[in-house]
Amino acid sequence: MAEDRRTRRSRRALGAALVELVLERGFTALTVEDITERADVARATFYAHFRDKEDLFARVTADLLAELSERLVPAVAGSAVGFTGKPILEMLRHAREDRDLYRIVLRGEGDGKPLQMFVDACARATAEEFRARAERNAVQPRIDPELLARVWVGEQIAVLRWWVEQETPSLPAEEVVRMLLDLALHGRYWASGFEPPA
Amino acid sequence: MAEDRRTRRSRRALGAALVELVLERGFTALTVEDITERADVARATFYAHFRDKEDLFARVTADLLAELSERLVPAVAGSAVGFTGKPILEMLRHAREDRDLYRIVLRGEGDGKPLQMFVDACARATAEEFRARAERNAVQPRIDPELLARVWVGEQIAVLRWWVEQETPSLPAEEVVRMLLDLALHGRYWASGFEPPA
DNA sequence: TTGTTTACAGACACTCTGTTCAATAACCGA
DNA sequence: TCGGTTATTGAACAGAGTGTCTGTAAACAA
Repeated sequence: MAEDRRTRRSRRALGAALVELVLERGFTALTVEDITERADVARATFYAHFRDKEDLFARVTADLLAELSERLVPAVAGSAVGFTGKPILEMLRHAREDRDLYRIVLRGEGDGKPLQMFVDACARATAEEFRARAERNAVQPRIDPELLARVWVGEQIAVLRWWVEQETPSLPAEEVVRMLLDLALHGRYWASGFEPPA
Repeated sequence: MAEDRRTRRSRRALGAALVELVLERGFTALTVEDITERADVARATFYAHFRDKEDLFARVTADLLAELSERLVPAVAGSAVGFTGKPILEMLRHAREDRDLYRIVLRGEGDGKPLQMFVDACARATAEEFRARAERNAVQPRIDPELLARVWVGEQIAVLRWWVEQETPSLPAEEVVRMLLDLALHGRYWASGFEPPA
């Protein structure tokens, strides 16, 4: 007996209703009753499962991030050698499957805490990786690893957000990754088609 | 007669109280009474000036962004030739003077709308600039200008956020800008101290 | 089928909201 | 300094939403 079918039904309905409504009206504008009504569930039932609407939101996003983390493990493991595009590619694919939720999270909906924490965690991990890699290979980073890490993840999050917000995705995920790799490799002047200044 | 001294006092006090309290407890947790109490102003007075707390927040941030835009004009005007670091430098300086408010905005506090809109506006303008520049000089962008624009502003916002969130700024603004310019010029492999893969 | 668990509807006190009002105080210009 | 104007104040108000707690009905697992 893993879980009562009724509780699964209720929880799923509430989660789905939340996602729908946040996209329609934004998180703060929502009422618990709005959610239960959309989910076709009694208000009392809501409180049997969640403390309040931020609790529901937190669980929904936590589930998503847990799922993402899991899918990211193999991608990150193989990228210790350099800038493969594997992690970001995996994120784009994940986002394609759960576009609505990704939109919500990346908009910073619901006070934006889950997003911020995820970004900060990524940045810290990336900075640490940069430092370790430099140490291991006895090279001197030419700019602050902390700064470089922020640039790195800031770029990816920005691209991800832009990508999921498009109604008709202008570029397939694989194409985006290719461009990002080219960009990392050749730099911004190359990408824009210009020669760097003397 | 520009403005009654009393209204100025009240408005300023309420704005300052909001900023303090958002930093302490976060926007959503705040009550109008919390704000008026901290500002030492009657609750009725609050409603004489603002529709609700999001209205107050919107005005405070709008003022900040207006101020920023004004300071950005000369910096942007001179940067039509390439990637000078002037705009981001001006933002860092501005942020240094108004660190608290910058923190709040960059955290996406208050549903994050002002930040998102600012970012989107910057991205659109940047993409347009890329396109126009390529057209003017008859060069072919090697990656989607839209994507490049997102990378560009996403990076700057991320760095800005990281910078204002530090308690003891590890790097002076001018140093940060220098690093960003180097990064744009030489690419990420150079910055991390590695040679790019064959 | 049976005992257990969940969903349900309604009621409850509570907090916060946004508005109104008359009395008081501060302001500005003359 | 004065007098008219305008803002602030505290209090009261209805209304919306919250979170909790009932007893009853329904769905569940075994």
